[in-house]
Amino acid sequence: MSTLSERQKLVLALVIRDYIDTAQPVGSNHLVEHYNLDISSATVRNELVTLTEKGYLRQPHTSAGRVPTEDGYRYFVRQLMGHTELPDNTKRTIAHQFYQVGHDVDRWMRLAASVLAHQSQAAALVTAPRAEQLRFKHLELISTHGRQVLMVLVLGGGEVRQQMLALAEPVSQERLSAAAIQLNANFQGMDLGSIATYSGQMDALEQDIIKLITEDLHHPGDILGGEVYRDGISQVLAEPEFAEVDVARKALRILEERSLLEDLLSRTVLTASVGGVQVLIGGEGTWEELRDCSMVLARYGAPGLVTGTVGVLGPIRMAYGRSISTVRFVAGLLSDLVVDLHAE
Amino acid sequence: MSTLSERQKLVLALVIRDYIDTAQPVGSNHLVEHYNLDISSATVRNELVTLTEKGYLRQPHTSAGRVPTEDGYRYFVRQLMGHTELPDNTKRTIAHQFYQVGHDVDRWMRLAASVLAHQSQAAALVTAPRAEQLRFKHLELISTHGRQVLMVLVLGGGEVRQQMLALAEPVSQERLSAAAIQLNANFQGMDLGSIATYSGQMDALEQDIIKLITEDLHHPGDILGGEVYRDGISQVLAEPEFAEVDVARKALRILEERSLLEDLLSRTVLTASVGGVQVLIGGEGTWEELRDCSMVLARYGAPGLVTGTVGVLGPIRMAYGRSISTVRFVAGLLSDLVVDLHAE
DNA sequence: ATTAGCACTCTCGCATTGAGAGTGCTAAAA
DNA sequence: TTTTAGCACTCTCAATGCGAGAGTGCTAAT
Repeated sequence: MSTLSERQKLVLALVIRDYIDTAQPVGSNHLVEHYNLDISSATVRNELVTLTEKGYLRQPHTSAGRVPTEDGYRYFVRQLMGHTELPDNTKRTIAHQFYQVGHDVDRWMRLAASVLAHQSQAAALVTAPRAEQLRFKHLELISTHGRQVLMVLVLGGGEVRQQMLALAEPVSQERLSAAAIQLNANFQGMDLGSIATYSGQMDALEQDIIKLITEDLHHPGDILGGEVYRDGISQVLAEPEFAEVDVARKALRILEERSLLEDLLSRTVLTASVGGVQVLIGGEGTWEELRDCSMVLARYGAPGLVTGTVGVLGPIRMAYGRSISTVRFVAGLLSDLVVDLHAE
Repeated sequence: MSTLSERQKLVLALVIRDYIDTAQPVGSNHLVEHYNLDISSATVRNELVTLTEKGYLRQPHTSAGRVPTEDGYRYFVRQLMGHTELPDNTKRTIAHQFYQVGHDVDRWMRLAASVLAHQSQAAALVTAPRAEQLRFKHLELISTHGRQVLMVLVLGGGEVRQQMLALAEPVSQERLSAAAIQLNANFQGMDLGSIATYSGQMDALEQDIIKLITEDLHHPGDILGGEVYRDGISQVLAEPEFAEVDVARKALRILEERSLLEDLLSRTVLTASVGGVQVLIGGEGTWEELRDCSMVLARYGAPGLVTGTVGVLGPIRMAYGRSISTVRFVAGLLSDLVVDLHAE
């Protein structure tokens, strides 16, 4: 039933590769001419018929060539494509760029999005690394004016959170510094979750601070760290499937709306292991918004410690080999960088 | 020559308003029927001829209605539109939303972009507030592992910059804290520029820190603070002028590429006063990328202290009244919020 | 199992046509 | 002098028809 002969696999792979390149339906004559097949076009036609019956190909109209179906792409990605890797010198060039920008997470993210967009020729998406385990590292309280206090909290991995705090009454900088020293001593290295249940002696000021830390800075469900980085959006619109504006708009909504992204990521890549690359082809029946798009996604970082997401979005007729190898490589690179930053 | 009779102004305004609403060329019959003009269509035609000769209108083809030229829009914005304001209850609703999110700059920016996009029905653009005068407020040095040190620098206005620093040899946290205390005492409230020329006694560690502060954290020419916030991109693609993908792609490139944005903003809105709203119609002969777009831009903040940019981008056939009043209002609101944050 | 041959179907590009919209002009009216 | 009715004119747009070309599926022969 679902097993294909070797020749059928070959024909299917050729059709899909050709269509990914040209965006034109592929006919039997075209195949034998361009790929030196030593079988006739009639034989190819017979194979095309069975591949069509099995649901891997379809015809836009009675007499056009064949076009892959979504199932066809899925079969291609899983069974036919094989494992692809970026060329070594490309890898080195990219890695070099990352090490050149130093330890600046913001620029890592921008660079990752840029590399993904250029290498995969699709729209890139990168979310900032997010510590899953929030380890208290250092607290600073700075009086600004009146009752306003700026709280700066440094977490494990160098993540910095800041928050304004309005106290009930003005407090001197000396008093704030003393509180910070005490809190730093008490909570050094602790998980933010366990700070909430801390039961030691505290006066009102310190309890206020603790409340602020645990309530406002601790959102375990919030998957898109702070920022979402995008690149290559205008580039991907050049693909012919986005000539229809409605298709383009639906695709852009996915990248633009945080709520959509959050839903999408929480139900896909979050359930996968780090290192694994997920491929969503044509919405997979679940995602109305990306009915006409495919995405290649991966988590990076260290599970349980700090993670983020990288991915690309393009038309269903996407160069999956390029995209998958690029996403896998960039995710690995970011994992190294981010884990390195967190190790101490 | 360039003076128009009152009736000509009326006709021009009606044509432009109608065209902005419908995106359809406007004919003489349509005008008299829909706007209760007590002159005949032949008279309107005569006025249309003179408005066309003066360069404010044009005909897509011999026998279509009239469409505004870029000069027509400019005349409309400057002379005919009058001063527009958002309705008071809309203003209150928006202001309320801002005060609800507390003192979180990141969320202010996201909200500003969202409000701009929804109110103006165009694509919104907001740059984070950037301190023009970088005042040293508080420095924290935290040993992470080995020779790696995380430096956290708090500036006036609560802006936090962080940077990793690799020392020549490992230094204890006690030594780092002592250095931080000394630097804090010396530089409290000083401008980052004048720290570079500080000539007091310093040992090697402290001089390293100073070098890092002044070299890596002080980029006076960098106009797009850190982040650029966008919203309403997929929404604005629904405008009929973006049905042509090439037009849409050129527009998106402006929003996407930092270098283009930087060039654009540095040569327009930076030369204007805060509070003034700038309107760029159809590239103004200078900007190839936005030949088919218009932008409404404004600076917010306090000049010399902290500023940022807000704006919208849409087709040349843009609802200028809505856009200008929205941009003006949001800029004012952000100015209040940001200046408030900086005052102390 | 493969292939040559062939009729068939469907799209695409091109030219033609007619309806409709809106104009500009002219001459008459105010 | 300004306004207006009347009208011929021009141009777009949608619909139609037609021929070429591409690619198929089927059949019969290898």
